[in-house]
Amino acid sequence: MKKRKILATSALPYANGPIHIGHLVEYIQTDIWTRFQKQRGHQCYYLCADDTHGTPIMLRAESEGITPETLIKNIETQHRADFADFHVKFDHYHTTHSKENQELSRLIYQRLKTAGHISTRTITQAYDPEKEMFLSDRFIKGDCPKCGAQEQYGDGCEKCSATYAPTDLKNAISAISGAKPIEKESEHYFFELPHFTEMLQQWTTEHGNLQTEVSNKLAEWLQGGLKQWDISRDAPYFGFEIPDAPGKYFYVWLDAPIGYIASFKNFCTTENLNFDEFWGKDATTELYHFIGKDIIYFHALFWPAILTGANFRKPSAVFAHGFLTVNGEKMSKSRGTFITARTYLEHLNPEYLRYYFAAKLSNNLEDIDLNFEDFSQRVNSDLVGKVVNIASRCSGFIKKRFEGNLSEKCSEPELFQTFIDANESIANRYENREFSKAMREIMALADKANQYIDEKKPWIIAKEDHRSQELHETCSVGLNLFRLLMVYLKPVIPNLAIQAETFLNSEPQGWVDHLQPLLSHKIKAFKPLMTRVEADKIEKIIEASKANLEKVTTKVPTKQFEPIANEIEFEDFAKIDLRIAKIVNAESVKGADKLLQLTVDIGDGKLNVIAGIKSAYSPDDLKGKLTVVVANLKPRKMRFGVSEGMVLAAGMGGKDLWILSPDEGAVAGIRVK
RNA sequence: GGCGAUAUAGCUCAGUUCGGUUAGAGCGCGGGAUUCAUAACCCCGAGGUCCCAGGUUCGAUCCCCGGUAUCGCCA
Repeated sequence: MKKRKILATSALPYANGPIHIGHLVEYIQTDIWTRFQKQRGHQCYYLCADDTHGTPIMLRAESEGITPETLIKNIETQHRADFADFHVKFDHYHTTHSKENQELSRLIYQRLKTAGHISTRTITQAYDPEKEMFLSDRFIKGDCPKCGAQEQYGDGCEKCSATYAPTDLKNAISAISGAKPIEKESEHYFFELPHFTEMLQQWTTEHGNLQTEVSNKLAEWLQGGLKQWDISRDAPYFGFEIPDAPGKYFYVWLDAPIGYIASFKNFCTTENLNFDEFWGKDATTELYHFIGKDIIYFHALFWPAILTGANFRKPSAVFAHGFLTVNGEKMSKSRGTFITARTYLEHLNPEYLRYYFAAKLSNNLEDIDLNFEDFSQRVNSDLVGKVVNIASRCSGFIKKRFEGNLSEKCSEPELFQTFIDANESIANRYENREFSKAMREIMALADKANQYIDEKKPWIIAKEDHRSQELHETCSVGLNLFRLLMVYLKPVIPNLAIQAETFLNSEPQGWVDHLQPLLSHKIKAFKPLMTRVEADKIEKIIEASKANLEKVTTKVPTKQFEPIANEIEFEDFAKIDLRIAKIVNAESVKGADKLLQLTVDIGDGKLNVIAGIKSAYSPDDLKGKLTVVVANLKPRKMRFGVSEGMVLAAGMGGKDLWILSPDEGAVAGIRVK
């Protein structure tokens, strides 16, 4: 097989927050793919870096009272630890806030400028006069011009999903200072994307560069005509200043992908690699970007255009994947399904998740769902019940009866060969990122191995002394099959694979196309390689994720009113029987400072209600008044008697308390719906 | 609003090259067998209006048209 030279990247995680399980889909996908390539003996490097620039980072550092440099340093440390603990093994991990990235960003900009691909133009933008900075759409809030929903961002409404310009927002305010934004002019730098229309038309339709769905989507965009891309931002901004343009910075999305190159360049300083062989205009090595489907635009249009304009190579392919949902819904902080990598790691084995993702990943853009029920069942039955069980059920005999030695000959060369022959198909699945299909094929082999053992029934043979050799051979075959399964699973569960190698006392295993079985070979004692997913651990993760949320929300500036409670069904509302009630009597409660005892007429009966409204009303104020009560509330015994309902009132307490009353015409007893 | 993707068993997903008899797998469930193995493994079974409605056709889960739901994109 020809040795390939491959560079693969995952999108650079943004340095304003922790890695969560949604991110991990991509890193695990890329990691599996690059581990597979390496196992096949190719020269393959997996590169990544933290994406560190932009307004959100600047503001977050400010709110924490630290410099952006300190913030991104801290986050980088966390990111690295999270990846390492999930066995995501980068060959190099760098940062976009680096010397290499600055140099490359400037170089690329200058090349683009010299070639006439940069233009300038004055634009008008929202500006926060208090904070003295321009506001991107994300940082302007106001009421949707269409449906009137409050607290919507400048680019679109989350309620009615209308899109509009930030200037259309009603009652717009700066999300940073709360000031009313003004309009202000500024000169911006633009990348002339339209110059590359023809190249992109070709590149996006060339076979293999993009998934078909992506290619179709881009064709739509291309048809609509490409626009200039605004690549500058005004100070204050955390990023790289544009050469010869004081006060102007590269937009974070310009220097972020350049971080791929910068990471490699920094890697070259320790690895003795030829930079141009991988990034030069005519490079014949392979370059792949794994990304989420949300950033296709940047990677499949801007990026190839910029690379072309600046005289670098284009990617061999861009591979986009879908998002992660949890239990069928978007990850949600309040449901506890917004799970960080760290929270997961504190409770569960990372290889469970790696396997589960592999079992669900395909090469298309469909979202994948992490269903906890399915997750436990899948991991338990596939990894523990099927694969690891093979080793477990064979190793006991080998140890007890044969002092840990495998048999001298392989009694099932054909079966063994079936397992070897599967390698090509499985390799194709990995190569094409059809991991779910690869897992199916591997598990079908595991079933076959278990069936084989069941047919041979070593536990029966073991009882007959003269059949010792048969027992020896059967269990040795079982372990050799197990060994092959672990080789095939190695890109997915590398740590378990290494443990298995240790147990089998064998060398680290590359891909197998003509491997010989282990014969007359001493193995080590079997220790359980993987335990089952415990259901209570999943609950703990969800609880811990909810707790994380509470920590976060306390930091958020307090809103004027308490947040709207969780959504309820109509049926929930319908359970509450609200009635118009006439207060026929009201008295102070002896010994209680805040309570009044009310007798209310609800038409066909009367209720005794003890209400905490004395601070705002005197008994005489209330007598004869109509109000609204909850008529079906379970009676509750209080120190001063039984309260059989509740009067509805609003307010902060003290004097600021108002009971509700109906408009004229309502009579006691009618239901409020 | 425009565009796209998806919709198949309780769950997660295949598949139906070109439309053709009884639409599959794994898990879960029920039954049996078994006890080497981490209550694992092995065998058998039940489970489906292939999202809905219309059309083309001798025949549609598949093709066409129109809906619905979910997800995404609109720089």
